[in-house]
Amino acid sequence: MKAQKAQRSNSRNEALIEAAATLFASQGFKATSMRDIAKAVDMRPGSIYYHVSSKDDLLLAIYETGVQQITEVFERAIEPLADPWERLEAGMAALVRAVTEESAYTRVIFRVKPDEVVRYQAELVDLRDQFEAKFAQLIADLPSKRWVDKHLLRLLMLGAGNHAQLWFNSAGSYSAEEIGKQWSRFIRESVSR
Amino acid sequence: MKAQKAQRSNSRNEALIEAAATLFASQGFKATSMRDIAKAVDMRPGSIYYHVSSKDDLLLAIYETGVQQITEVFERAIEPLADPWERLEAGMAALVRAVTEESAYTRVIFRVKPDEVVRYQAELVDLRDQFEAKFAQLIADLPSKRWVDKHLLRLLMLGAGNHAQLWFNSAGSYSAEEIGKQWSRFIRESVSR
DNA sequence: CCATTAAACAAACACTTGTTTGGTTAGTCA
DNA sequence: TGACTAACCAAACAAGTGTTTGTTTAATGG
Repeated sequence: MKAQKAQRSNSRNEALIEAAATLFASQGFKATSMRDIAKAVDMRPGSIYYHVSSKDDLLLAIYETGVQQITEVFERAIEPLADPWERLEAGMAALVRAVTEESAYTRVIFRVKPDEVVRYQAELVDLRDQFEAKFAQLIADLPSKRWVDKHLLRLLMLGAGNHAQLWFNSAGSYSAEEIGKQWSRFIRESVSR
Repeated sequence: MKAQKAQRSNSRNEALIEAAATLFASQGFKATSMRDIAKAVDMRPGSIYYHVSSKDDLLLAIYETGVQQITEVFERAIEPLADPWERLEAGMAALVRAVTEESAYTRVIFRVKPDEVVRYQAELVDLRDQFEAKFAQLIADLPSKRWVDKHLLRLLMLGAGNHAQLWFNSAGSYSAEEIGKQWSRFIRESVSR
């Protein structure tokens, strides 16, 4: 049966990409060598190239599932809510989770900057933009006073979320939900119409 | 005269470190090789080691003057102002400037993360903290409602500023001052007591 | 049972990395 | 002038990089 062969192949293949994602997320792209990845899946370095055609392509694949995951997680978090401000709270919490703990794939997106892989820079930026468009919509839906620049508001919130990777400690004193709640409240009364 | 010798030496030495700072700021630390730096100052790679004892030490030196510069710039921006909210505006503007355009030295601090140089990780973190303490004081001085968590407020503003390096375009539609003003206003009415 | 093939391996390749070594040059100072 | 030395260079070093090559293993399907 083809399914069986494919399944065996897939399991190794997924383990490989998963390991790469974990390493990219925790050490960065340039600091992770193909030998590091090989060691993590108990393979010889050359064998990786049976599954994947280059280190750059490996990152691209990880980015793709990463964006898919964060988009799903994000939408699932805000979808059941109607009030724009509750949606912002939940969206920010989901963002912080994706940046810090959700999965290795989502974390890679915020850790590895597109300009680290010149060859796929445009593709990686496009993938990022896919998610950021969803985030922008969340901001756009906020009923705001006339003086509010939505573009700068988006960059404030997105930047803060992005930065969480440097200080967030999931065992620490704040949960992603608490952060989302406070951050939303910080701007609500000023911004809201 | 010793002064002349020292001066000649210093000018080359400063040009070297300046070039390294420029490259680190624009390409990152790992992506910049000693040969890149040598080429920028029209030297042979080995000659760099007459002036500096390792690539890591080079970064440490740049970090030190970077922190010194941003601290000065930051203090000079807020010092003449008395009102805490005006100080926040000016401080945020100074932060955005330091992250994006002030000097190569200040930009390196926000571009190169301490964990990229394991050997000096602790030192680099300490240097960062020197500035972040000043920033924390700015936030601490804000008269705020009782529910406001100053720690999370600091991380919101600092993270947003940090992130500006990815999108800020000094020839673009926003000035650092406009950004500082809007971002402060976004939180003022909500947070202020 | 045997041809086929997915999946791995050992070994090397070509190149880049940070750094060291030993020698050269050109000013400085007594 | 001649010793001294700051400042550089050419060349190499050892280690690490992503990747390719030819070969082996082991499971599958006819």
